[in-house]
Amino acid sequence: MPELPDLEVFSANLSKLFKGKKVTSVKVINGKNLKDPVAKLKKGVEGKTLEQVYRSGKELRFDFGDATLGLHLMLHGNLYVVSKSKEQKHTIAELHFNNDKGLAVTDWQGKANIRLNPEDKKGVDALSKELTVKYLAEVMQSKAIVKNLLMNQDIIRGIGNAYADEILWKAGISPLSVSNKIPAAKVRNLAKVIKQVLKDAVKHIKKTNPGLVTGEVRDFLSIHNSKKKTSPTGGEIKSGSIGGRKTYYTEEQQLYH
DNA sequence: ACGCGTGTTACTGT
DNA sequence: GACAGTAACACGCG
Repeated sequence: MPELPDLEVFSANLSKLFKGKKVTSVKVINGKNLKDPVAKLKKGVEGKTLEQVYRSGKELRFDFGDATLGLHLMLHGNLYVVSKSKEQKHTIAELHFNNDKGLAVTDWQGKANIRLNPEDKKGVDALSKELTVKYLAEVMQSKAIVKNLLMNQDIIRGIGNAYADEILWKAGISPLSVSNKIPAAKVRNLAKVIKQVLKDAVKHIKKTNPGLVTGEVRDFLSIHNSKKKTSPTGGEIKSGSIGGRKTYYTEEQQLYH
């Protein structure tokens, strides 16, 4: 549900809430999609002190020094800070800390997942230094529809459906463009726009929703927004479907094919 | 009331 | 076999 900018804000806020706190217990309610056995998760983090929370791609990482817990919320995962044991609906698991607070992960679809010591996939994080113009130019030597390419986590980690639309509009590239037909200058600019759009979104969400640890903030999006009829520069917003996902765009964006 | 929305995986097609 | 595209997962919200 949340995208990269939301997750970035969650991680900062979760750090504030739980940093330096010790895990008293891990409680798994629905373990069918866990990537590791419950016993392994418990052994990995119970009794350990949380050093920090950060984001990698669309995952949240809970760093316990000698062990790291990776949490992926998938489409519908939610986080709740809970006190005591009033269980949320569709709870996957709860982490209880020694400050009488807990963190509950819920997902009605049961898809949110937790794993111990996750490995980064081969894609580079969208906000990392590794996402350079050179890297982008290389991976764009592909016949893939550019929007699909941006959302491919094996190439760039962290861009989801909504922000792909925002980024492509700002870059002036039609989402239906074929990646390897986009001119070098546009690719160079796209690299810059990816970071700019995501960072601006983080800034905005921090400002409007300072303590956010769950849900998503999307009402400020310029293009991927069902309430908007026109772009900031006056282009009529149209919608279609790419890769089975709703895509918003305007004629201001150049189609390369 | 009912259609829409979000990411990944496993599958199909080229 | 490599690379691209797509249905399904199943419920809450407006």
